[in-house]
Amino acid sequence: MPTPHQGTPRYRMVAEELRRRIEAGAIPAGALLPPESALVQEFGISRGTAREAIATLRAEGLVVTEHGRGTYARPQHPVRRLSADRYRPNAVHASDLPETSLRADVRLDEVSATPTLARLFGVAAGTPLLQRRVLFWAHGVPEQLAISNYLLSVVAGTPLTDPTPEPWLSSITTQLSSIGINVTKIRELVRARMPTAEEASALRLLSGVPVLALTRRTYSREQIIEVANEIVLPADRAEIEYEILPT
Amino acid sequence: MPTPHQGTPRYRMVAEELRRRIEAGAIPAGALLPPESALVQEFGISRGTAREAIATLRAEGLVVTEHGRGTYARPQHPVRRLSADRYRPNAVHASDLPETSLRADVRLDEVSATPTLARLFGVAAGTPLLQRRVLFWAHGVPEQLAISNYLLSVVAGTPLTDPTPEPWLSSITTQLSSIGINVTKIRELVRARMPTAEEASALRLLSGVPVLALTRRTYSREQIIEVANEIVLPADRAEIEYEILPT
DNA sequence: CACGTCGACACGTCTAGACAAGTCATCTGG
DNA sequence: CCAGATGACTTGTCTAGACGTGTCGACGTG
Repeated sequence: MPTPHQGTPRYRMVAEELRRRIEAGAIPAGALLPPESALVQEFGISRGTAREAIATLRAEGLVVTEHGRGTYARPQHPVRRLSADRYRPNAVHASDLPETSLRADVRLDEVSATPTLARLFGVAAGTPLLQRRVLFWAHGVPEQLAISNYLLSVVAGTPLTDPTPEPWLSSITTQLSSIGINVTKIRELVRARMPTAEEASALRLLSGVPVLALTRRTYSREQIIEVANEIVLPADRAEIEYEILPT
Repeated sequence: MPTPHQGTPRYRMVAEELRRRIEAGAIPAGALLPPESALVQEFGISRGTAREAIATLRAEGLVVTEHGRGTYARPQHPVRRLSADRYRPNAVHASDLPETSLRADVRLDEVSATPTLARLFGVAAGTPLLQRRVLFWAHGVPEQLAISNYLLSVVAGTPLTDPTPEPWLSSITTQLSSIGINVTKIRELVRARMPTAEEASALRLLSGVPVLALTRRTYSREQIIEVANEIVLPADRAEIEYEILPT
C-alpha cells in the first residue's frame, strides 16, 4: 500500500504530520507522542520508517525520546532574555530574576595568554592573565557557563581576585567600575554550535539543543580590559537582544 | 559473528573507529570515507548498522554525506561575520564580499497581520502587510533566509514593492531611506535552534549544524516600520558582532 | 573533438521480522 | 502492608533484502 518513495519520502510526511500536531497543540509540550507501533498502524509504514520520522523531529530538537518510556514533545523552558541593559552600571547579572534564586560556582586561575588571547588584548603571548570560570544558576537550573580573562596587571590586588561568588553576580561594568575602571565599549560576537559533551552535562542540555556562544571584549578607551572568550548559553532557555542605532 | 548488541552497540564501535581514523589523519578533511558497502564487509555488519554509524558521525558534524558520491570528512567553512556596520546607510547587504558573488531569490506576498505581528507593529490584526521572503547567496552558497514584513500602507507604491532582487542587496536602512524613511533604531533578538528540514535543505546545512535565528524590528521614531521575524543563518558559516555603549 | 548514452557504484528509502533492554503497573507471596 | 516477580509495552539494536535516484567515468557516435 505505502507507495515507497515517490516525491516526498514517507518518513518526512509522517514527521510533518507529527510536527503539525505538536504545533497545533494536539500534542502539548511534555505529552507523549504515539508510540512507534501506533505510527506503524496509523500510517501503514514499517517500524524503521516510523523511527526515521521521529529521528527527524529529534534532530530538530522538537521531541525527546526516552528508552522504554516513549517520545514526548519537548517541554518549553522559560526563556531568559538578555538585553543590553545587563551592562548598565549597577545592573545585577540577571536583573530579571529575584536575587534569591541566583547562584554561581566560581573558579579562578592564573594563566598565561595564549597567542589568540594575547592578540585580543594587544599584549605579548605569555602575559599573565586572571582567568575566571563561572557556572551561573537560576531557579536551580544551570543557565550560563562563562570563561573570562582579565589582564592580571589590571586586576591584581583588587576585589576581583576574590573567589567568593557575590561580586560576579553584578555586571562586568559594575565590577570594573568598582576598581576605578570606566567601561566605554563592549563588543560581543555571537555564534551558535552544538555543545561539547562537558557543556551538555554541565548545562543539563537535552539532545538536539544547540548553545549560543558569545565572545565579549570589554574596552576602556580602546584598551581591552576583559575578554570573555566563551560565554555559553543553552539555546532553548536564552535569547539575546541588541539595540543598534544607525549613524 | 557480529554479536548483536552486547555492551557497546556495534554501530557505535564502527563510528568510534571511523572517528579515530579521521582524527588521526588517515582520512584527511575532504577525503571520502569507505562506502557503506565496504563497511558492511570490513566490520561484518548489515548496511543498516553501517548507515547508523555514519549517521552518528553526521550528527556530530564530523562528516558530510552526498547522495551518489559518498561520505567525506568535513572541510572547514569560511565564516562570514556580520557586524553592526551592516546597517550603515549605503551599506551593501554583504559589505565584506565583492558584489559580483551575490545573488538573492526574492518572493513578495501581500499578507494579513497575524496577532503576533500586529502586536509588534502596534496595529490591528489583519492589517495588510507586505511580506518578503529572500534567500541570499554568496559564492554560490546559500547564506541567509529571511522573512520580512512591512506595513503595506508605508511601502505601497514605492520601489520596495519591486520584486527584482537588486534593491534587496542593500541594507534595510538604505532601502527605507530611499523612500524617505529615516531609521532611528534597530532591535535584534538573537536565538539559536536546530533548523527545520526545509531550512536545512534550502541553506544546504550539514546535519548537526544549528542556525542562528534573528528577529529584527526596525524603528523610525518609536514607530515600527519593518519586522523581519525570522532571519536564519547557518551557524557554521556565520557569526554576528554587536557593539554596546554602556550609558 | 564534442556530446550523449550507458552502466557501475554510491547513497536514499522502505519493508518485515527478530531479540535486547528500560519502564511501569499489577499481582503475589511473605 | 511491603517487596519482589511478572508481564505488557516501549524504545534500542540488528539483519537481509528490495528498489529508487544521483554521480561519474567509459565508451561510442557523429
